[in-house]
Amino acid sequence: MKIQRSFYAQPTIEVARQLLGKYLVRKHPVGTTVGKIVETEAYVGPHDLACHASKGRTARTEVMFGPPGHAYVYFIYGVYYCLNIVTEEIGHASAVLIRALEPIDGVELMQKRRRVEELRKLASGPGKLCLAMSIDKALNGADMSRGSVLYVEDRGGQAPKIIARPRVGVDYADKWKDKPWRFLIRGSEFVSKP
DNA sequence: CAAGAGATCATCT
DNA sequence: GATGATCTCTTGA
Repeated sequence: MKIQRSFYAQPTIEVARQLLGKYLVRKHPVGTTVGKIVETEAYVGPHDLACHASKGRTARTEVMFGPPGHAYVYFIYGVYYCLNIVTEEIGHASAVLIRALEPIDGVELMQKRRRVEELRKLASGPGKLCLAMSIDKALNGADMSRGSVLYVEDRGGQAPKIIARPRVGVDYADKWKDKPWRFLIRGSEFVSKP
């Protein structure tokens, strides 16, 4: 079943942890791709210097200030897109970065888009998974709790064992850079880095 | 295997 | 004018 808005309205760290083991579904005219979420990162608000919202409310960060459950997609390094899901109440600018997926459905399509065969390398990173699932700026602001082109599904199963690590690529964030807000499913070989 | 460079542009100063 | 919530390729041990 599709995850709804009340789930995303929870505290950001809680959402980041609970998204592990859920399934990201991307419907596209060319075909549907599905991946199990195995790695996330929490960006908890404007006071968190690693969070884009710490730069203030701008055209780029606008979506994060809106209602939970919407997609915040941004372009980085002139090359890649990254997918986040907005969390907490309206006005609280926070989000969870989806960092890695275990390919489940539409694997051939992902391989074609990525031009890579090896499953472990298909979506093991925020930029890679956006390529694999054809996620770009057109999906920025999309409501993932209602829409049908991009959403997260709960397919049951056992709660995964979770490991927490410092976030990646945020060395500039002063005392916030060491916060253990990157979450991985223990033992998964599909994470971006062990 | 590890380390380093380059790609390439929207966003902010 | 500088830089980034990344990735791939090349080089060298």
